[in-house]
Amino acid sequence: MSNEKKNPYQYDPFDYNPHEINRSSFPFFNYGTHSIQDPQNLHGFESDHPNSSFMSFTDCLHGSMDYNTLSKAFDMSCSSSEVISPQLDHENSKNQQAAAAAGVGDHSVGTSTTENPSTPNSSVSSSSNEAAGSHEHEDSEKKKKEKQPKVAVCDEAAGDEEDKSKKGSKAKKKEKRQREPRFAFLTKSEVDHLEDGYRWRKYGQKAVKNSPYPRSYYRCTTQKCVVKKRVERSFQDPSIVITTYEGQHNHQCPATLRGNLNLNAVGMLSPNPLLTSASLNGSARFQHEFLTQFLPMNNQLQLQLQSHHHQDDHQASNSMIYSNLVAPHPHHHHQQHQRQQRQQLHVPDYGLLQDLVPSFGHKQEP
DNA sequence: CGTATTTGACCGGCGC
DNA sequence: GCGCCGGTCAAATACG
Ligand SMILES: [Zn+2]
Repeated sequence: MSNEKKNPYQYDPFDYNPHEINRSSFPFFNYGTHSIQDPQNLHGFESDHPNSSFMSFTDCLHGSMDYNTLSKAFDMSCSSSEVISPQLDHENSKNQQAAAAAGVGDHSVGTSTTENPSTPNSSVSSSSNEAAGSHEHEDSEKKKKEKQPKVAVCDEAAGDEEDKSKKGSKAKKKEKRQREPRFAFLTKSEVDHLEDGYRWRKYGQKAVKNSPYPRSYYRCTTQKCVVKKRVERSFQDPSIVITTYEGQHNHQCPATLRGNLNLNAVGMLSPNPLLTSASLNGSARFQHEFLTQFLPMNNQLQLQLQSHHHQDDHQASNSMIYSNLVAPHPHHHHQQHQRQQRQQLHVPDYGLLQDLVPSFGHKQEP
């Protein structure tokens, strides 16, 4: 029977159609072409961060999955603090699904298969914010402010530890755990679990509909950290691994810490993770930059894309960048030695791609 | 022995 | 109300 269809889930970003992309450009590019109303914004971004003119998968993770930062960095008119609309997605499930079926859609993400032989891996990532709960029961703006990412994190963390009776019991269930925006990364890699510097505990695995590959669910092992991630292999391109992150870490990246690199990052010194997160607010980008340079990365190329959907304006803005990723330590003792070479993908149109991370001579692995 | 993973059961949301 | 489904829990197991 057919398959793709009743899954208007926001997950469809993964339904991307390689073919489409292969063609020449990413679907969303076309789609969001006009959406990128601030091309200069991008430029600004670049110039603003000469050092780290890119944002990598790991960066996002480490630096902080700050949606604000992300959105800012990526695109968005972002001038406003409420860049990311809390929700999107399923509202037009139909549209999306149709689009997905067609192979196009704001959600569609593609991997550029343009990687040359020398390019071991390339990946794409996309982020989607979704509100959780019941779709749209809230209007667009309004509490988006309240649910500030950082705040949310703190709040969530605290709440989590506080009670959380079990599921289904009773009491305060009014607050369904809203799921935070998710950032998906498509990475071309043979190994599924990409090392990102954090420790993850696997808590589930489910078969993916229409796909022979299962989806694994991971949770950050750091206490109080509710960040989750799921990993699955693309059905269309087995060589591509889709990693979706949800939430922001309220602590420093362990890998970075143990790095011999001296980090005076604020967060690092903070004995209290919570505090860190709090302070993150202000120094988020600082950290971001910082981490960016110290991330242990092997040589996987990664492309990141972000797409925002405005309910009101179903216009999606997307940007992408790519960076190096870390290859996990395979069970095999010897993994192909990775050489640090920065790869550059060519993006049509707005070529938001930036070269990432100068090669890193030493890599530290957890 | 402590911890991470495996894996089927379970839950809540949603479509019909 | 029922069944499908994605997501999560947690007991059992594997690992070191
Ligand atoms: Zn964490």
